[in-house]
Amino acid sequence: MKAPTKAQLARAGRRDRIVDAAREIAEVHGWPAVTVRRLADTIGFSQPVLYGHFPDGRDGIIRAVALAGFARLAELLTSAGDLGGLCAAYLDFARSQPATYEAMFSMPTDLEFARPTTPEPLRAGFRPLLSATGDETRAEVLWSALHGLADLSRHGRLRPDHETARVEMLIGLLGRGQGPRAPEDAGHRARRTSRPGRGSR
Amino acid sequence: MKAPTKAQLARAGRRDRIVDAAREIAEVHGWPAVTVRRLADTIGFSQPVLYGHFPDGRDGIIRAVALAGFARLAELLTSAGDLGGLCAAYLDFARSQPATYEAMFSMPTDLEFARPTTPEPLRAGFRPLLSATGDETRAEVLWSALHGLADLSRHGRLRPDHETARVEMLIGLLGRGQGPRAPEDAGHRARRTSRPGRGSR
DNA sequence: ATCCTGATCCTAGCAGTGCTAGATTCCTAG
DNA sequence: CTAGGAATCTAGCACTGCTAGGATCAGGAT
Repeated sequence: MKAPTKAQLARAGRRDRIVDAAREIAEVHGWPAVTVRRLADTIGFSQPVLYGHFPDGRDGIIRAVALAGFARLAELLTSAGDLGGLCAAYLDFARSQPATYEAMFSMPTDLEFARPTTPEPLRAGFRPLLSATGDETRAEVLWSALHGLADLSRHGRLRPDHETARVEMLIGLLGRGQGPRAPEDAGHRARRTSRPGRGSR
Repeated sequence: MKAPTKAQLARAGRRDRIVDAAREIAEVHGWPAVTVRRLADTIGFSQPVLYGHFPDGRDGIIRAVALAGFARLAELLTSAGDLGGLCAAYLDFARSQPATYEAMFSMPTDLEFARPTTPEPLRAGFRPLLSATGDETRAEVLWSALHGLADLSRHGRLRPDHETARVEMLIGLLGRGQGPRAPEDAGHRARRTSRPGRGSR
């Protein structure tokens, strides 16, 4: 069982072709245009073949695109540098591959974070955010802001110019005090809601 | 043409019934369950009647739900009080009516902001954010963060506990310096990208 | 070389979708 | 009471995701 047989290789390659075709069609024509029949025609097989690769059907294919997107985003964020580079890389990813981003964040209800079952690419994607902010809550707020900027901008809800102004403001807000900076720096820091270190994401 | 005829009243009432039914079904069973046939059965008419009210069909109905949602959200935010109350009201709306929120922010690509054609409810919804932050860019960043928190939380991408910690951190970041707080307070504030006052949203 | 076995693939079809043309019914104005 | 017009329904199209069943092909054993 060491060497993968030729059939297995062909099968894996075909799986990749399905995912690639789905992503490309989605990026060009939108997700509603990604139908099982069209995918089947694209790869030159009939529809049931797709269900051999993805028992969950269309949803499974979308999820595969989303997972690949998380892996790619994790790469980009890991080698993005400081906070500014990280924000730029994130927003650039969302802007250049809107359909992939949509699959990752708007389409499937499963694919959850902060659970024992969270897939590794999702964990890897969050890690750079964590190391850029230090605190886990801080990282979640940063991520929320970035996602909000990307999502609202994608739907034309923010002034198209002023993009850089918004990002600079966000960096200015989060980049200053590199320390933990508790939720409120007023006085009463009685209960701490979580163990800060050793995030189990 | 002053007094609305009985037929016109019935027509308007039926339109509301369609929108309400769509929202209720969506909140209970999700948007995929909102089909034109089911809506027709719910209001006791055949499908073509729905197209008499919404020429754009299902998309038009979803858009109507979204628009009503924006109107409701604008009410809530207007009477929410300070920044903390505003954040709480926003997130509470998104959490208690997830399908409506989804229609408002994830489903229709039109319904744009910051355009001459932007409908009034959308403008009204943004106004409290503007008056709570003072600056327009600041308001957009706040809105992005709130939307990100709501959207990621809705998909289970944030730690379910720690919700209040995230909100408190956000308030702490944006609530401090009530002044304009330029994008970067370094040195070079050469060109200003917009007229600060009199936002035309 | 022949046969068998198991995997692989395709054809055909089901139930359900959004949407619409044409016939029909109902209400209202005269 | 009747003609005209608006409102409604029936029936159907083209499409969707998905699947059961038969055909086809590969590889190994005899």
